[in-house]
Amino acid sequence: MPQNNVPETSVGESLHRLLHAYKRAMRQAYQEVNLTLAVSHIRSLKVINHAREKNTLCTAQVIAERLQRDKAQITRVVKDLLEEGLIEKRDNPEDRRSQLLHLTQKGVDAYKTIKEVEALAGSRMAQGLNADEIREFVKLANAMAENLKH
Amino acid sequence: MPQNNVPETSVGESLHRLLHAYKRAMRQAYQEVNLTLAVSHIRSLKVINHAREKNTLCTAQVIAERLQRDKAQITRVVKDLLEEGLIEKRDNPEDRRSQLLHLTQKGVDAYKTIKEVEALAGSRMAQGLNADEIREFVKLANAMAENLKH
DNA sequence: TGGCATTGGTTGATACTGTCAACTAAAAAG
DNA sequence: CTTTTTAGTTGACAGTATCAACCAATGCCA
Repeated sequence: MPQNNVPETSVGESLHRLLHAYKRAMRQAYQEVNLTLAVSHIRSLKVINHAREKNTLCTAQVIAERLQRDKAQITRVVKDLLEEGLIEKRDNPEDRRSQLLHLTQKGVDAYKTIKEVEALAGSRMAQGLNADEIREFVKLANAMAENLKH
Repeated sequence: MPQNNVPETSVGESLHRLLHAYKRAMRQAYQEVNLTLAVSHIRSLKVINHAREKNTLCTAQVIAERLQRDKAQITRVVKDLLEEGLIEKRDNPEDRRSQLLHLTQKGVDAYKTIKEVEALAGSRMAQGLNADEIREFVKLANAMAENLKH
């Protein structure tokens, strides 16, 4: 089934370079609009917003799971976002160990800015690629990530 | 598991998750064969070996360029590799500011191990994907990285 | 030829990222 | 009730990335 008569060495290489370029492009794009948040903070903000739009509850746990990150890391990110006034914690009526995370108005505004910046960077990254190719890429990337989760 | 029929996993999202999974898988794979080098050290070693095979010269500059990393970072990686006895510096007859980097025998051996581990991890990552898909993925990843290089 | 900008590389500072282990408190299981 | 899980926090530490200052060799060119 897994046929690896493939010169796969380049998969890792390409991957590394792409993500590095992507991170840097993003960081720069954020800087251009004076958005000083680190990448992981932005990604967490996005998860919280996603929950808001889908009307689901968002805890630190949810973020950790979705981003597949250590929960210690999430704790710290959440702490920063709180201090920045971008989110707030509310008691979780269903579980007194955890708190629900909500965007503040400031957080919502920040999110809007983020989306604009991303749309820009995203379209730049996808220059010369058509929608099918993008879809294919996402599909393959997801499949590989899934394979590696073992 | 909650079927991730994610309406729109963005390219950025997939990318982040994939690279994270990849890094972790690699780190673990290296550990399994008691290869204690960090990822960037391994990648640098690969560049030096590549030069050896192509019979081209390899300086710190070359590595920095190929990996698209800050030269300060490369300096440190090279220092570590020297201390580990995996590479050696030789005077560059063409430019007395720089030195040429060569693998030692120990470095060559390490490289062989690396290749084995990568082949394993690579085939695991590519499970269920065929050669065309891999090729397509690499093509798209390279195209995107190129777009972002501005 | 002598001055000046450039380049290869080093160093220090600083921040972000990722992981692990120990721990508290609440919840769930039995 | 105990026991075991789970949510979240904290401390420690290694790895990664970036920036700025710097030195010495090089290249340019007036």
